[in-house]
Amino acid sequence: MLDPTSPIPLYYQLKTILLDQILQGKWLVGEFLPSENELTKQYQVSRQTVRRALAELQREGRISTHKGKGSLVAQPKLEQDLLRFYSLARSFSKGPHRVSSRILHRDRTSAGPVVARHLRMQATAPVVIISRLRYLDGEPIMLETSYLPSSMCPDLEKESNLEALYDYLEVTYGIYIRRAEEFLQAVSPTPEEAYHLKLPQGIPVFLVERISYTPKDQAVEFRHSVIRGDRFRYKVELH
Amino acid sequence: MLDPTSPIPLYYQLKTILLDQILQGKWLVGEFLPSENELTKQYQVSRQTVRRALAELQREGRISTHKGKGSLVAQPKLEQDLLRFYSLARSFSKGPHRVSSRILHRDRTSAGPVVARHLRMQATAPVVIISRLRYLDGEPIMLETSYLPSSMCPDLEKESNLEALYDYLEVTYGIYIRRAEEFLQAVSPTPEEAYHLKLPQGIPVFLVERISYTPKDQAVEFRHSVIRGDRFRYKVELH
DNA sequence: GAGTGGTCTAGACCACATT
DNA sequence: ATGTGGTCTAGACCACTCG
Repeated sequence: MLDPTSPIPLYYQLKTILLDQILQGKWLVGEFLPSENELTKQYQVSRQTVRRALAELQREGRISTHKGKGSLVAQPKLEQDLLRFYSLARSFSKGPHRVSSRILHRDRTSAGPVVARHLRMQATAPVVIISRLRYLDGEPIMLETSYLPSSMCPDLEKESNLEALYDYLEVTYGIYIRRAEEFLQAVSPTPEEAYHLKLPQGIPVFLVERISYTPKDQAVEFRHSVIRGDRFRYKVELH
Repeated sequence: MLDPTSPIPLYYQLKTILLDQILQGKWLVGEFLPSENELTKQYQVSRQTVRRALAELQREGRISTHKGKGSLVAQPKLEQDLLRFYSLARSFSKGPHRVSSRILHRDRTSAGPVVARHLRMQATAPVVIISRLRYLDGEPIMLETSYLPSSMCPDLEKESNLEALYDYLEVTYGIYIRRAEEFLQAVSPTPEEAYHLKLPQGIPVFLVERISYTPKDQAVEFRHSVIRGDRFRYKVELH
């Protein structure tokens, strides 16, 4: 329940509670949350406070509100993952794409200075490294290396089925990812990257670095991805 | 003043009025707006209504609010354009960057099939074309070409000071841009692009296509930008 | 007609900054 | 002490959706 004596505003407490419940699947995507009136009764706060909590969730894209109907859970954006890159060649083909991946490498070593800085941890602390080659319709398009603090996900390197890494983190370790930052560059691939992606000479690639955070803003994953630049494009919606 | 009989909410009317006054320089950057109490008296609305208007302006980065002091006009975000690209080399330098631009070309011609498709207009209808070379600290980093329907902004091609295009559209034509889509690719520059950006051989570039929309989802601008890929990076926040 | 979210008001208490 | 923005309440009316 809410704590009126806390220095944390009530609307923010409520927002956090609702978001946690959404992430834990109390209401699935497309299902309605309780109405504002019900929430005021349930949490014993005014309607404005409820509305402010809901407004923030809406602004962050977790719910959508509809006059006369109610508020419902929206499709999460983080799962777009691969989906943020759209195939240029196939952008107009109707059918769904066939996505697969192959693990190139799994290991557990010390973080090293670069990864440690991104994950805000000690350079000597252990991390799990997972390298994956991801395919779209059988064609290699993305070379991806993830680094996670071993302390947060012990024995992750022993798991072989990592198709849906974020789902696995949720189910196995109770790690939820609330937000992420991505940094894109346009660069020439290294010979190794060009080999794995079967890239002809002179084709540039996206270099995408992603850092994922928990609800408490703890860095969970540093991900380094290389994507073929000429055949795929990255879409961003600005509001 | 505000019109209580209008279907447009009071907070939105007030927000629009305040934004216009900011854009017209009634208060300069760093100057304080009237306090919330003064605004309630001046516009004869409740404090919550004033606060909602101010909250939207704050969320859009036009003002900043400070407890116990007041609300003041914020530094414009360089149209948010350049800001999405962060200099790698200078990312840790403290001082503000010096941004400038030079117009390479201005014209008014028919749209042609590609631009017409993006702007959802007739290929034979006229568009204004503006090519700009943009500099950061004196170094050319971005080559940008904008296409706008001439019907929406007549005589725009005759304007010479287009540093802040979006502000100019707002003040002169009353065109507000609510949202935009961007599509990124990583490609090799054309010889002309490499020349303007003074790019050494083999350096990839971002190709960014942006379509901007009004609140009524009418396409206002199609923009084609080329940015040096190795020295700048594009940041995306995922929620 | 009943329930929903959208807007608006009048008033209150708080933490913070300035005088 | 005064004024500022930040939070919160109780109540009201509206437009919309659905049965």
